[in-house]
Amino acid sequence: MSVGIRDVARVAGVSTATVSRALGRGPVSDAVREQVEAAVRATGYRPNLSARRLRSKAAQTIGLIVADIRNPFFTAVSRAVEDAAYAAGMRVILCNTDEDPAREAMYLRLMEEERVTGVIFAPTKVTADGLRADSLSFPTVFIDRSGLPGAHDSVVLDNAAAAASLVDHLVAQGFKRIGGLFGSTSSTARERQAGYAAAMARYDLAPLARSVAPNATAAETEATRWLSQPDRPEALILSNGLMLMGAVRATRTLGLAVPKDLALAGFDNEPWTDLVEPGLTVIEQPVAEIGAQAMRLLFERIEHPGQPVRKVTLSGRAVLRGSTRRG
Amino acid sequence: MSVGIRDVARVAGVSTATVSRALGRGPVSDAVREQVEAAVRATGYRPNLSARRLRSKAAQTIGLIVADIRNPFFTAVSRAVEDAAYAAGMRVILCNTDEDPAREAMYLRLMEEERVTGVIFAPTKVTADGLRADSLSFPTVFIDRSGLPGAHDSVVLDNAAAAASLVDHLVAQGFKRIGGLFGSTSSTARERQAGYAAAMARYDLAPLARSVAPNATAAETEATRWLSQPDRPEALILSNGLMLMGAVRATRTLGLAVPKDLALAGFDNEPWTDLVEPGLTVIEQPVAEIGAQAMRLLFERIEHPGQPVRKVTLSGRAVLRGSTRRG
DNA sequence: GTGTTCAATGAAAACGTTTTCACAACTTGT
DNA sequence: ACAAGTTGTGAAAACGTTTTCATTGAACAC
Repeated sequence: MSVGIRDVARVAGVSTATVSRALGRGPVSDAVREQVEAAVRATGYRPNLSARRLRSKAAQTIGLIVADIRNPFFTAVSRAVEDAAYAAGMRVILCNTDEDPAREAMYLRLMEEERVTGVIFAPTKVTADGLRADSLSFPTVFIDRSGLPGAHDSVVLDNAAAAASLVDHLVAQGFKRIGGLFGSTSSTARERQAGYAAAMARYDLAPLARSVAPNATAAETEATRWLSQPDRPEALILSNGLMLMGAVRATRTLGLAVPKDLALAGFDNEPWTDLVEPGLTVIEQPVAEIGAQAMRLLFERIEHPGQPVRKVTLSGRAVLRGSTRRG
Repeated sequence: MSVGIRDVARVAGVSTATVSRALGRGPVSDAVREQVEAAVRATGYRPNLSARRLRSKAAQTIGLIVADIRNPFFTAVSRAVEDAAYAAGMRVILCNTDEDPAREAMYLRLMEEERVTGVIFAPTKVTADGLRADSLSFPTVFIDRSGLPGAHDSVVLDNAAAAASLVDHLVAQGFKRIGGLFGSTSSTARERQAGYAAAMARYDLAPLARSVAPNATAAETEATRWLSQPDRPEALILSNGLMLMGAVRATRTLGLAVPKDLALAGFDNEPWTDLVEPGLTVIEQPVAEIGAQAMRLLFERIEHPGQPVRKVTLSGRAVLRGSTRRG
C-alpha cells in the first residue's frame, strides 16, 4: 500500500502537522526535523502532489500553449520556458493548438480546470482579439503575438522594424523589384507585411506583396507561380522559416541562381540557413530571450496581480549572408 | 469565490453525488442530467482536477522525459505523444534532462509524486542500465534506447541494420575507405557503430571509426582534423543529424566537394538535408510512428500490467541523395 | 515573582471531488 | 401477487495533504 504522511508521522513519533512543517517551511526543532527526515527515508515516502495542490491551492504548474512544437521558434521558446519553470519548482503542461481556435478554447478551459499558476500563450489572431483582460482566470502572457492593447502582458518581436531592415539591406545592395510573400493567418505576418510596405514606401518603391498559408508547401507553390512570370521580382522576402524553405525549393525547381537571378531573405536563423549555398540572409529572433522574458513577466504578474499591463518588444538581428549579395 | 460542485448541486436541487454522476458516467435520469448541465452553465462551474485526481486516483497524466526538446527527433516524437495523449483525455508533462543522470533521477521522482499514469522516457545509458523492472512505480516505455533486456517496454530503431544499409549503399557506389564518426555517450550511437563495423567486415573492409560528443561543434572539429590528413576517408558516416551538420561545415571550411572529394551520409531526415547541395543521404527515422507506438505500448501496459515486456523495433528508411553518388 | 511573548507542537478542520453504502421506487420473472 | 433484481438518488466517508486553532513550556521584561 502507498505510504502517506501519517505513516511518516507514526514512525517519527510526531503528528502529521509536524511532518508537513518539517518537510515544508515551518518552525520545527532541529531534532524533530532529523527524526522526520529519517522516517521519510525509512518509509520511502513521496508526497502526493494532487493532495498538496488541493489543500494549498498552489498548483505550481504553468501551461504552455503554442501552435506546434515542431516549429523551431516554439521549440526554442519552450525550452527556455521549461528551464525557468523547473528552476522555480514548477511543472510545465505543453499543448499544441495547430492554430485552431477550437483547440485553443479547449486548452484554455483545461488550464482553468488545472487551476494553473499561469499560462504562456501564443494565440491566433481571432482568439487573441476575443480575449478581454478579465476573460482568463489565471495570469497569462502572450508571446509572438499580442492581443487587445492593454489586455494582457506580452513579449513580441518588433516585426515591422525587422521586415523594414531587410528592405533597407536589399535596397542598399541595389535591388529594386523587392517582393514579399507573407503568411495569411497570423498577426505576426501582418506586422511584417506592414513594416515591409512602409519601408518600400520610404524608398518610393512599389510594394509587391502576396499572402499564403504560412507553411513550406503553400509558399513553394505560390513562389513557383510568381517566379515563373516574366516580371518576377529580383528579390523576395519571406515571413517565416518554413516559407523561406519553400522559396528555396522553388528556386531549385525553376533553376534560378541565388542571388544572381533572385535574392532571398527571411525570418528565423535556423541552423540550416547558413548551410544552403550561398547562405540565407535572415532575421534572427532572440528565441531564448523571448521565453525567459515571458516567464519573468508571468512571475511578476503573479507576484503583483494589480500592476499595469506590460508589453516587451524585442529586436531581431539581421544576419546577412550570400543570398542577398548583389552579383 | 470559486464555484464548486456543491454550488452546482444547490442550484440544480440535487446532491453533490448526483452532480458528480451526471458529469461523469453514472446512472442518472435524463431529466436530472439536463438540470445539472443547466446548473453548470448557470454557475460557470469548472471541475477542480486536483481534487478529482486525489479522490479517484487517476492522474490522467503522462510524463515525457527526453534529452532535449530542441533535438528534432524528440520534437517530432513529442508531438506524436501529445496527440495520442490528448486524444485519450490525458495531459502531458514535458521534461528535458540534457542527458544528465541527476536530472533524470529528479524527474523520475517528480513523476512518482505526480502519481502519473505512465511515462515515456528516453534515458541515458547509465540510467537505463540502472533501472530494474521493479524500480519504477509507474508504467514506463523507453524510446530511442532500451535498457536492461526484459525490464521495460521499449520502441527503438534497428540502428545496426540502418547503419549497415548506409555501408551497403556506399560500397555499391564504389567507395572503399568509409569512415564512421559516432556519438560517444548514447547506446544508440554504439549500436550504429556496431552495425557499421559488422557491415564493413562483411565486405572485408577495414573499419575507420571515431567517437566524439554527439553535437555539431565536436563533430565539426573532429571531422576537420580527420579530413585534413593525407589518408582521409573517401566517405563518412555520421551517427546523427547534428553531427552530420558539423561534418558539412567541415567540408565547407576545407573546401572539399561533396561527393567528389568526400561522400557523406547520416541519420535523421530533417527538412534541410535535401536543401544543402547536392542533397544529403540519410536514414529517415519513423518519428511519428515511434511516438505513436510508444503510447500504444504504454496504454496496453496500463490496461494489462502483467503482460510480458515488449520491444518494438522499427526500421529506418534510407533516403538516397547526391552526397553519396559516385562521381 | 508575575505577566507577556514566542517557538514548537498536536488535534482537528478544510480543500473539492468521487465512491461507498443505504434505501426507495420501479421492473421483471414466476 | 410476491421475491428478486435494477435504477436513481442522497448522506456521509474517503482521498492525502496543509492550515487553523489551541496549548504547552520556556524565555524574557519588569
